[in-house]
Amino acid sequence: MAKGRTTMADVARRAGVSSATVSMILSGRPDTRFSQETHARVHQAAAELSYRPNAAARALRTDRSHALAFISDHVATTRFANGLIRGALKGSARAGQMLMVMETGGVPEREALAIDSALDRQIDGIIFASMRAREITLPKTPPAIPMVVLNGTSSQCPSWVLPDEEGGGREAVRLLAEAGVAGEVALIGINEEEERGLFRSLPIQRRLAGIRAGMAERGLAFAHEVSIWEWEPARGFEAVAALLASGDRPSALLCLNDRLAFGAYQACAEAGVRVPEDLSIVSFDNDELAAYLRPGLTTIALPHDRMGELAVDRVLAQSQGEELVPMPAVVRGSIRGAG
Amino acid sequence: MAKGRTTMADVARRAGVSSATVSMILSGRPDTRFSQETHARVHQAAAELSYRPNAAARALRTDRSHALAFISDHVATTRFANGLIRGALKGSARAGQMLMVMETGGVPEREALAIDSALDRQIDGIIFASMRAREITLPKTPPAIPMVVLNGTSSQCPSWVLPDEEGGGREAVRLLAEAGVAGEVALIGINEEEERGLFRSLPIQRRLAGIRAGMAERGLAFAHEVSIWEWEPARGFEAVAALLASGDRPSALLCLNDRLAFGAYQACAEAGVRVPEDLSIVSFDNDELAAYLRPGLTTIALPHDRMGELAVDRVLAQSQGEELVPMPAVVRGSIRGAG
DNA sequence: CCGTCTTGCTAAAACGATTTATCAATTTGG
DNA sequence: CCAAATTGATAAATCGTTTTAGCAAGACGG
Repeated sequence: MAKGRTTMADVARRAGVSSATVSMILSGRPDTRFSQETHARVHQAAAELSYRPNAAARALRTDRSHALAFISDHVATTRFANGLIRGALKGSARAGQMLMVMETGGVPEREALAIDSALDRQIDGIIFASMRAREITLPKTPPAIPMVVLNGTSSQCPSWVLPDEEGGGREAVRLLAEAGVAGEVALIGINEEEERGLFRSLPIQRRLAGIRAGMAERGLAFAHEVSIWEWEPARGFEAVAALLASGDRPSALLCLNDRLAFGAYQACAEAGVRVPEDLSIVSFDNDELAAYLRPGLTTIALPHDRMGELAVDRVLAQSQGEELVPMPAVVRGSIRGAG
Repeated sequence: MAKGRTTMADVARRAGVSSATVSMILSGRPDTRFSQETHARVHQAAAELSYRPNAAARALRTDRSHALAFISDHVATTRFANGLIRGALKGSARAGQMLMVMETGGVPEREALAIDSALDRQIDGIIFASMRAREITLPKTPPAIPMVVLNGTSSQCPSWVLPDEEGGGREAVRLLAEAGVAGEVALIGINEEEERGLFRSLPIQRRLAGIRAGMAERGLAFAHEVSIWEWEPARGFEAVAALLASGDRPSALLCLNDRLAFGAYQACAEAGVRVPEDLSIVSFDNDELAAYLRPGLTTIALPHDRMGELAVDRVLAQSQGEELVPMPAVVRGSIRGAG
């Protein structure tokens, strides 16, 4: 007793039963028949000794670890990572699971290594997360273990969790239309190759498809379509500055992400264009930025928390197929007449 | 062989030796004396069967798991979390350790629970991370396991990793002084109570101490000191807008974090004040924002990646005492004459 | 009164590694 | 030539659970 933790044998001794009895009672097996009194004695002994089971022994015996692996390409580079991780953390806490986080940098060898070391540890399931939604190529033969791809797709894994980009695209159009500013809209950030699926970013393709469908349903067309390859503030600034200087000013901007919108705000500030009086802006992602801008940026949010949670649920339930998570509109002050 | 993974016994059988031999050779024990030939046979057999040791069995026997617990109060709320996690991930990968991430919300019961479940799993060490630097109260008696407090302090744990806020404060003053704009500086965001240590945020106290020391060493004094409780863009905007309207305009702003500086940029834009021609700005944190602003914001960076890495190193080395990680200046365009 | 059921519990064999004690064959030393 | 040391390896115990097979005692049925 002086040395080491209290073990199940200690509990058994104190309760005056065998350790098999302790094991069965504490793990709450359904079809056993111990007396009420034995139940009570065991529970009391365990409590008195503040017994905690040894996870390694249990994992060795049962081949399950009550832990999930969260393997991602980049925790670092994107500000979205913690949404996904936070959601996964919440989901796994609720399911009584631990989360082992690994990062691969997207390098195939490291991905294989991560999966191997997950398997070494009798992991109960793997969440393979991509920080930038993309088609994921899993290493060699997928192991015989529940798996889900989070924020990406993969032909080797039958279960995906993705944002409902198409719905989100429609939603953005709806916001503009209902505010009555859909007449003169500039679409900022399209990319020909992307749209045709050449770069296999399925989500972005769907986002655009939703936007175009929404416009078409309302019989609307864009006044401008500005192509931008790199969705960063500086590019958004340049594009919108040029647009505002052109004389043919739009009454609304539909930016394909918040960073472009941020650049647009800067261009407006320098050109003396007021948001939303002169120009309404809506975009996508609900980046942390969006709340800081003046006026607050109305944006269609990426539901990363929810996605992380669902990934855990699905990997534990071994669900198959694609799960689309709705992208809620976060209405702030950047659309005239709304918010 | 058809059922389950290949085990050490399989390797032993194929190499024609005992499993004790396999264990000792594969784990590279130093003082054993097996023939070269046996070494080769064992390694070859292991490779041919692509043997991987069962982590649970090993943990059960050795009481070590080759895994660290990263227990934090909030992964969510702050954008700094992934810097710390990323660093810890990098450090643990290098040390051949896994990282189990847990989140407690700062709730004492959940903190205790997290520590308990870490101990259940024969964790090799605990990194207790605070997302907002603060004094951490660890649950009850600290367990007999290596521990380090990351981005916080604790009287119950002898090892801390903190940013060198005092050096950072000095550095900010140096940048302004060398640009020759230190004469008319407004300090944005002080807080009386904080500075006197009433809210036990040691780092912020030190940041201010460094700033004041830097000014004093140069025989300088602030032209304005604006007190702000909540360091958010909206508050920075209000404060700086008022300052610019006052007629007694400073030539430089020393903002206590990037979000305040962001608010300051907005106030400048509305007041027609140009950065850095009319007003130089420097701040702290190197938030993602800082790179997006026009001109880029010069800021003293919080070295979260490095801190996360060091935390791992220290917990494995069982180092004691306080480690101060330098805060590097990231020079962009917001100070006149520099960058 | 004897066989069969049910009740309440336990003995002992896994799980797959590590580690201690030991052993048989050589080599070495005196 | 014999005792002691060295070399190269192994048998078996151990870590702390879970789980299968089964045991003893009383209840029940006919």
